Amino acid sequence: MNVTLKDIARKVGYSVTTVSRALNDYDDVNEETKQLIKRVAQEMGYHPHVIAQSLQRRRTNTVGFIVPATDRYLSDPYFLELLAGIGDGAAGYDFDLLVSTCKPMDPKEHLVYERMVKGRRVDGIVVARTRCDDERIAYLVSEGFPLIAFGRITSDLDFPYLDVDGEKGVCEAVEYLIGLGHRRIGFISPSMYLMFAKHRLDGYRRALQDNGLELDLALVVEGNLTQAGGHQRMEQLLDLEEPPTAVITGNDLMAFGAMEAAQERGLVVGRDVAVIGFDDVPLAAHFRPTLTTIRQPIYDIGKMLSQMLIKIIKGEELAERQIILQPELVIRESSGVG
Amino acid sequence: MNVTLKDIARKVGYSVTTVSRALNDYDDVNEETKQLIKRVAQEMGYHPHVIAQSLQRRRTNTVGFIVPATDRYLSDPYFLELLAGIGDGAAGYDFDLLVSTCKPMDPKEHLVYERMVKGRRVDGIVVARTRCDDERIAYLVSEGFPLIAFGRITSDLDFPYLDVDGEKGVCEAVEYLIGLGHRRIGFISPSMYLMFAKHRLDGYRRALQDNGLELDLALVVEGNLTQAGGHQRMEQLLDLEEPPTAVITGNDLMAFGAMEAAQERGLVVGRDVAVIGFDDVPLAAHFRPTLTTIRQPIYDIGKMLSQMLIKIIKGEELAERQIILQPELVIRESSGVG
DNA sequence: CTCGACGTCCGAAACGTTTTGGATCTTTCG
DNA sequence: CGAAAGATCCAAAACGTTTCGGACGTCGAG
Repeated sequence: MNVTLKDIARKVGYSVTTVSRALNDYDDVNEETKQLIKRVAQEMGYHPHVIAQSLQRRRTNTVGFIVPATDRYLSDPYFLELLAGIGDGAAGYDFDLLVSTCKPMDPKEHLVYERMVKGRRVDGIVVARTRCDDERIAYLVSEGFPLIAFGRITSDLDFPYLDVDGEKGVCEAVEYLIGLGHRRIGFISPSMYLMFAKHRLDGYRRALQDNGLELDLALVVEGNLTQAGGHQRMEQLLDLEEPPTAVITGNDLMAFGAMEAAQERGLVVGRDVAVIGFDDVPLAAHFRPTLTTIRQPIYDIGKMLSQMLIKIIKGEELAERQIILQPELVIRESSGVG
Repeated sequence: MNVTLKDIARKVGYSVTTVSRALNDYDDVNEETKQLIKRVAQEMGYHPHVIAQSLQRRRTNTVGFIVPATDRYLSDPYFLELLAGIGDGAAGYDFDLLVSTCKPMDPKEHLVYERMVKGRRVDGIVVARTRCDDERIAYLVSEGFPLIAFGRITSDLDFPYLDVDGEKGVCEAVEYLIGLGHRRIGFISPSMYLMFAKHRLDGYRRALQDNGLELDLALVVEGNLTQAGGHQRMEQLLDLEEPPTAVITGNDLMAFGAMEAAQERGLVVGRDVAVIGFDDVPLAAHFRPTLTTIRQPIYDIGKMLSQMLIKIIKGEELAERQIILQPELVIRESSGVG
């Protein structure tokens, strides 16, 4: 049904070997026969059987990405952009992208990774949203399997990663708020098992300390990265004896929820209370009020991730095995006027 | 380096055949040997080489999905949800998901499909966002390749699909607006080469006709499905001699843009002008004002799509080869109070 | 006792490629 | 003229699995 090398060989009267080598442009086949074979292959509608090639070459030309879907919804627009970046970056090298979804910390998460690795379904894996103590990375490193991580981890395992300097980003945001006169600044953190939560909290701490403000632990709460989580935690902060006049959240989605919670209490965001998010998802610029946020170029990060990974797969040396990008504070309405 | 059947065979002293059959639970192998082989396989950390299996079984257990990424951004949250649905639906059958991105109507789009089909990378393909005259579907049908489409097409080609009754949805929305007293209702349509644009426009037309309103072509404009497109087209509508008092858009993203455009002119959406979207993406409920929209359950649709596709791949009969789901009008603030 | 059935196992071929290690023939050059 | 060098080709093995067809021994029925 499908044209194979054997079919072409029979047709042109050469061996399978020669046909294969002709199509792969080896130079130990006569130029004329090469042209002939290529023409016939074209005419017969030949396309290489990618699976057979993979088996023989021990290379699938595919990278894997397991989306940590939190539940029914991949609520975070973040991941689609990351995915698009990874996919496009891979496509630039003629690599495909194999996607699975799995709830983070699900006991069968390990099986999903194992299937990709041991089944040799992919040549390398992109690990996103690193955890402080990340068994996924530990596993891949111990298997000697090519990986690239988006995010660091606490242990000093050596592996290639790309990360955004969340500490610096939050630090700048806090200092910006302090500059606006805020003294009680809340922080809605992502779950602390996530590495980037730690970095961002560090930035929060450092900024307070550098500016002689005391850390009030009541102002630091832990949300779940969803809009609903932001909403809930914001209410908790507003219920305090001395509520904060400004709040920084672990991602934009929680910022959206926090702004809603404030608005429901009749507060005007940007005047009565300032809110700053993290990510700069496309909607941040369009929410009412528009969201001041710490921008990280997610699509580009995705693209860089797959490019780095493919270099590793191909055995090329990486110019930089560990990259830290600087985020950028994007000032809009939700933080009030400067 | 990786454990193969041969390694196990050598270890237990049986043939590769027997090991294979034991692990696949054939009943022509002694129960005790079967247990022994399974245990040893487990101990040695055996995992089947998926690629080799695919080659032999002529089955990849993988479905393909090509995201029609419009440009740098997969701006539409829609696709991530669809993707998650497809991925989870497939995972339920132990199928993987291979994702590519390609700009719609890009000349090399065909190559992307061809690569998946002819390279036998996948067992079936999900085609989303059908076009009136869809060469992708024509191609897959002509190749006899398993496919499932999200959306119909104009020709009467027979292929399995799932679609949402956009005509009915828009029709109901228009009638709802008419019930609120609106007489000049604008329609920001997606590009007309998209099949769902046609259906939705049909619904718009039918509702007007059924209610004795005349169709004013100046009120129908064509946007590009992005926020910016909605913004631009809304301005165009508001610039008319007799601007509309209500506008329906082809998707939520355009509705967001349209609302912005109205707000920038000092109009209060929901009072001065009504806006209704289509999709009900997660953010529709959180935008200011919250968006009245025609809801289609995207995640569930994705899940159904891959489930139907996998049934087709397995050669099972589909209870229904063509399914039309009914959308639901979700009334929120942007359409004004009833 | 013989025959067929059954239970258990295995060799070899196959899936569609790529690669290794020559084979064969022609050309070139001392 | 002989040998080395070069050009062009190919058979066979390999990648890791599944499956086809049969082999071999044992056991129960006739």
